[in-house]
Amino acid sequence: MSRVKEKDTSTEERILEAARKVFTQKGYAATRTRDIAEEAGINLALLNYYYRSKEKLFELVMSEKVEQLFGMLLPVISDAATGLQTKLEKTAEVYIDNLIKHPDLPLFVLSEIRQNPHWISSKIPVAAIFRESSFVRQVKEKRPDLNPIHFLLNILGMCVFPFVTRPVFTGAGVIKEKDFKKVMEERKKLIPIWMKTMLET
Amino acid sequence: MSRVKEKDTSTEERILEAARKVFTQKGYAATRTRDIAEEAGINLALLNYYYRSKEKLFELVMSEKVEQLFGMLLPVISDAATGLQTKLEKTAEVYIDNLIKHPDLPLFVLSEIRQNPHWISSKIPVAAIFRESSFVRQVKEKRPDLNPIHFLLNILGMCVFPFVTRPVFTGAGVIKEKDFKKVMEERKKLIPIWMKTMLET
DNA sequence: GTCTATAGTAAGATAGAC
DNA sequence: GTCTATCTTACTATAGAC
Repeated sequence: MSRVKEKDTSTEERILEAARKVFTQKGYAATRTRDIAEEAGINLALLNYYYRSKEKLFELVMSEKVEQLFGMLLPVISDAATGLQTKLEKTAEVYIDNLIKHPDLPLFVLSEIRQNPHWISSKIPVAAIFRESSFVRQVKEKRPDLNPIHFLLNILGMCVFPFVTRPVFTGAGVIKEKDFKKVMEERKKLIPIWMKTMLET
Repeated sequence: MSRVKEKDTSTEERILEAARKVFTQKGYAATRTRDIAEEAGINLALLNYYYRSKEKLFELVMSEKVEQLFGMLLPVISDAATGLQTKLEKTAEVYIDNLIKHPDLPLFVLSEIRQNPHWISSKIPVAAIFRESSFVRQVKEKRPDLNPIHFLLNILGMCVFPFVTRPVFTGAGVIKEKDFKKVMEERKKLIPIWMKTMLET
């Protein structure tokens, strides 16, 4: 089925793939449909032929990305079969591995949600899943004195924040682009250890 | 000098203040000069009369905000007169107090820098200041085995990340808007304690 | 300094040929 | 399905009256 030529993907898919790239890099407001068409190597009119409008195309991409970002976390913290320490290890591993491949993802999703909070409230019942997760139960057991949200903020902050600030720190020369991946690989091991000590302090 | 009327501020300043508000809320690409004019309660033409163009006005605001965000951190970590633990306490205090007042600041600056890294590279010599800071020296003393950048990422992640994700977590109902400030006040005390244990693990 | 009116342009979307 | 050409709108910026 797939030709040896360069394009074994359909035009429709090529446009969507281009949209993923341009939207996540520049955000909704700053991208022009012409950018996407060019990136996809097709004409502007085809974009509207397949996806009707810029907004409709964006909604497809945004839904995917929200799903992707929260889809990493929720199964891990909800898994009743694992202990707390395993959850912390898995969370660090999943986020760091995935964000090394998709470094623009968090800043993109966070920026767009800020301007349109409906994206989060309507999509996934994050609040309910979190509150009823075994993660919350397990944290409460260990630290009944503290709001469990602190530990969610801590692990996500330590894993995700470096990706959000990467353009800043590499741009400023605080971290070299080459070293960034190495630092994050180190963190994958360190964060669960640090989290453990925090839970005991 | 100041009239009892509502405007003891000049038109020029009112426009700038409106620009601060709109730009930081919506980002450069999504704000229209008409939004700023309306927010300032003046006519569109006056914006160009005082500030020449949208871009020039933006540059003023952006410079301020970059300065503001890094200006909180750099003096604290560079202060040769304080110990490491004091630096951690001060950092948490300064960031959390200031970001409670300006919650949009970090996401705004991070988003705009992503799309225009020149903003960071040209402004402040962050890398040099960081490398030569007494913070780095003190961390290296305690933990010669680890890259000091880890601890900068940790404290900033724990302090700043909650503000970056606030729209997500409040939008999703994970944290109630009312509780957010309380949680951050708790963190102001907890983060230095947690950081201390991390440095010893 | 401040306004109204408008010029100029850029961007999203569509018509219609092939 | 894919293209070129064009319509329409929305936005930045300016000209000119007061």
